[in-house]
Amino acid sequence: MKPTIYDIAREAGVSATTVSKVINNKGRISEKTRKKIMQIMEELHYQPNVLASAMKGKSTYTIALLIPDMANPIYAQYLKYIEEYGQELGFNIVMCSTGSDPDKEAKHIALLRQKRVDGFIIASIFKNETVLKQLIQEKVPIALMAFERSELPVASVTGDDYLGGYLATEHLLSLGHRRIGIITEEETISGKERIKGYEKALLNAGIEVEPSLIVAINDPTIEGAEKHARKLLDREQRPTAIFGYNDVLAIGAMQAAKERGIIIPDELSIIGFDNTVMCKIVEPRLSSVAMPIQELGRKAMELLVRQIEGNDNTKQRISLLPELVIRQSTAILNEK
Amino acid sequence: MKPTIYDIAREAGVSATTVSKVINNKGRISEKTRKKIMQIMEELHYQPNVLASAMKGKSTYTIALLIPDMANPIYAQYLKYIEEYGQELGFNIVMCSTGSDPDKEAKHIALLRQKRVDGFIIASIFKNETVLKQLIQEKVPIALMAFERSELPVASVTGDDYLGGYLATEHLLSLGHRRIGIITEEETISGKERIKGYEKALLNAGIEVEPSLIVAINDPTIEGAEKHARKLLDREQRPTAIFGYNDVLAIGAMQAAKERGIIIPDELSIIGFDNTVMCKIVEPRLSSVAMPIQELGRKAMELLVRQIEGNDNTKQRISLLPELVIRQSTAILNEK
DNA sequence: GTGAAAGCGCTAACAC
DNA sequence: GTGTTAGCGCTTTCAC
Repeated sequence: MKPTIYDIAREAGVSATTVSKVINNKGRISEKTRKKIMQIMEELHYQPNVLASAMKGKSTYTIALLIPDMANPIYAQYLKYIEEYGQELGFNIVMCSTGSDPDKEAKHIALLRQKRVDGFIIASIFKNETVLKQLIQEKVPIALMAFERSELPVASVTGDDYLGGYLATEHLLSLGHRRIGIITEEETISGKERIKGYEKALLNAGIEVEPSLIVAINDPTIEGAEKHARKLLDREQRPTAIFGYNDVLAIGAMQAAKERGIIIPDELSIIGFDNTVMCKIVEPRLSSVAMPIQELGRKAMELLVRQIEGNDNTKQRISLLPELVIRQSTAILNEK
Repeated sequence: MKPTIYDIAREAGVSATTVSKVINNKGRISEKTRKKIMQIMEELHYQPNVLASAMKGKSTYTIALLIPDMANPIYAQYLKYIEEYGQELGFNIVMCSTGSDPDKEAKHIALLRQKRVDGFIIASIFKNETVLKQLIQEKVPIALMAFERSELPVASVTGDDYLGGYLATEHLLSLGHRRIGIITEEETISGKERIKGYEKALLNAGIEVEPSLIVAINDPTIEGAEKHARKLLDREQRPTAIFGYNDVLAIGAMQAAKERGIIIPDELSIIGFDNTVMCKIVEPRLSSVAMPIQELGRKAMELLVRQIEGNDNTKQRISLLPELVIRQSTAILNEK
């Protein structure tokens, strides 16, 4: 069996308390006993049982990350950076896909709370308002990542979606585009923000917003986007540029265009969002709006850990600014 | 505070023991008390504390997944399917990137064992032989996924890499290619197997293996592959086809070829491995060897859970067969 | 059918 | 400086 704190105590000829104190650097211990205990712990390969100490109200050093769907590489990236930083800080990450389903959200949260995770990072979307409110009320550490709830007192780090939408649109406008389609994902806060940015940019350029150019889809896959992009492209007056809510959707639009024999960027400019690896491997390479993902992940962890450690109870809402990454999929409008 | 088993017991006018029995469906309980207890648990939103029951030797219903690096989409997929199936089975997944670093591997394992995870799924690579052996010796539930250790008694599910390498090479041979380069990842079991399959296919076709056409890289990124592919392509007698150890490396080779103005597939055929989403978005679309990832993930979970539940102590080694997915990146050799 | 008591491995008062 | 004691929330004999 694994040695317990008592085994160490017995070997060292002291009490369990003393050993505990050494482990946690608490109280006064003579250098001599401390050394001895340390040494014995080494010898016996003693590993404190995290469960037991968690039962005494200590941290489990485990946090949960809730994401909608691992299939989108952006979430894999979130996870990557969060886990990376978590390692530095000594936290493990338990990963949960919710499929954007409020019931699954609730189930996961309930289960993970039973397991006494220290807190939750919720990425991109969370539908179950009731559960979220309750979490906040019970002061469970939470950090929202890549979305926020302006009417709820909860820490969040977001990329500035409004600005992102604005920048992407402004870029297309500067290339001479006037009819700009946008394929977004239904029911996402960030989608709405990006649309607002898009609209504002059009407005600033003196262009009226044409609602039919805004397509919201509920199946945020390449195929889903392809299907809807086709409709946009088959319109009589087809858009000369398409702004995708994320790279996946933008690439779906690319596929649809290629299928129709429409040349990118000559006949159609396309811009994505998130600047995932995929941008660099499609042809032409996809222009995109880059959010500082790594920073986003680190800040989310930071906000969460601050709450867990309870040093500082001021919650923050951090907004990180996106940057435009121009590649080959956007070009000056070629009037026929 | 959250209600404990005692709160329920008090409300129901019974002892904690009885409540525990109801929760775990053990012993004899009258239908009447059972009903009553159930109802009260509902009312109080009682959630048993998993930590406490884990301390009594029960399962934590948490397993760890160790992968080398989240940046490769194939690992995101592993995670996706494992987590999906884990949800069905009631397990949470804690995700750990090891960066293929033996020290990190050891640290993670130690930490997670302190946290009493029920078992480990180790994907693709594990360098720390000592730790692995110890785990096996201590009968910690483990399932290897996408690699195996023929000399160790440990459950594993793999795609048949030898066959995969064989099929890919055979495909290229059938297209008339004779000088086939291969870019593989250093120090991976599956890499070695794929090379064996490659060599066997060449042998069967009566072609001598040319060692300089086999490039093993230690930086398994697009950029890393690009760099090494350039060398292959700059040879006097350059290969007419390249087989990538995985899609990432194959795409790196594609990039290098494009950079050199080499037309794929007319002047160079390329085939990848894993059949990730990326295959469908590069141009030309990448032929690849598809492993049944979802099945791989599910089987790994199955093997692990079987050990955890201890019903069946026979360990298995399962090999799933790959399939060739032919797309546009491979074509008949065009003799100049 | 049900409950009392002990204990999983640890920590936190509070003595000494 | 160090030890005694109690208890976190649960499960498990074993007795009734």
